[in-house]
Amino acid sequence: MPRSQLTPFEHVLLGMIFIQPSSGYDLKRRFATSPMGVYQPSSGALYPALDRLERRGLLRSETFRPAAGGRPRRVYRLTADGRQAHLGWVREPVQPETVSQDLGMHLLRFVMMADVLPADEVLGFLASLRAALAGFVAALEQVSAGPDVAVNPAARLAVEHGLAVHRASLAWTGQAISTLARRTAAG
Amino acid sequence: MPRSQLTPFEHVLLGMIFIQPSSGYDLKRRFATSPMGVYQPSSGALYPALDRLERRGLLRSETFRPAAGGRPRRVYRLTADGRQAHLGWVREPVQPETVSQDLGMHLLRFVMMADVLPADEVLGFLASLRAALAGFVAALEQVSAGPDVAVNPAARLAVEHGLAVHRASLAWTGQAISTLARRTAAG
DNA sequence: AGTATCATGTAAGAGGTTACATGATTTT
DNA sequence: AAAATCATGTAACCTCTTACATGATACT
Repeated sequence: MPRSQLTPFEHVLLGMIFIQPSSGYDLKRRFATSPMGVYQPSSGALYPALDRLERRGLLRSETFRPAAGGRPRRVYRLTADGRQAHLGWVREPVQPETVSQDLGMHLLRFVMMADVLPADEVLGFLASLRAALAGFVAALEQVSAGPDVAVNPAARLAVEHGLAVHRASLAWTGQAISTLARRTAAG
Repeated sequence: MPRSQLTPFEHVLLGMIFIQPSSGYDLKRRFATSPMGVYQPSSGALYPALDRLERRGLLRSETFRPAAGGRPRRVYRLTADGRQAHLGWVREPVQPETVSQDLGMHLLRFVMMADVLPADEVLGFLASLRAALAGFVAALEQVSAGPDVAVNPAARLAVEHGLAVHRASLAWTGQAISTLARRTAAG
């Protein structure tokens, strides 16, 4: 019996294949050429993950034999259950307690969301992300004003780094919301 | 034969024990109470890691039996090799190609550096971090101006998020440098 | 002739998580 | 009397990385 939750990596694969049916090699190339390729999955991570998703019934694969020799390509696409799982994932609410840790994943979800959800749901997501980030910044300000950090100047500076980057994220949510709202009103 | 490199987690443990000799439980508590406890190592990660570091000869442990019952505590401290390994770690140069991925680890190194390196080395580290971040921001600006991102508005916004947070990090390095330089001149 | 690219996959080993085991002391 | 805290550790399971295997075609 497989574990009940998908790993973040599996969710990302599902999202990429949702947007466009792909072979393992296609996915590798798309990871490699994505802006500032942050994560380069190895074959030993990628192919077994696709296997697990197929055994779970979220993906279905079809093998294409090339006309002139070479290895056949196995192209994956989502099943109905797979589409449901992906929709459930992009719709997961932002947990305020873990915004900071999950921020990268939230950004990925945001990028994929645009292809599968209506604009008002995307705006709702951004609003909840903004609220969670505002809470996190407020909590960090408490830490920064508290006594724990007063002694060690390097620790104080590190907390200020956290404040600076999360304030930037928070400001970005505001910009993103008005950009999308304008675009929605216009389109 | 153990692998040649320590894991980031092992380096962090080494640094924490360098600053203060500790038992596994002490370390757990310090992770738990650190500002906005980001990472909570499990027993199954912590105790085997301490074991590995001891077998490698970087830590030495001593067992203290409490006066009134209870389980004995095993307190670790660094060996001479351990101190050397820790110094080597905090002195590792910033790789410009991976600044973005390693940023969290660089911040941790910065916090621990203050206890073991003279101020001018810490300032040198911050200067190289600043240079690497400036390069990363410039590269992201290229991506942002390029054609890849023009089509998908969500992808464009995600790139702008990356720009915003890395510009904040970059600005922080400047502040940190002047704060520490002033403190050094004064003290 | 040799190397790079296309394309999928497996084997070994490492390290992490969850859950459990143990047992005394302190708190409720 | 029950539960939480102190304190260390192990077992099962999972996923990842590294490295290798395979074999055809295209390039230099």
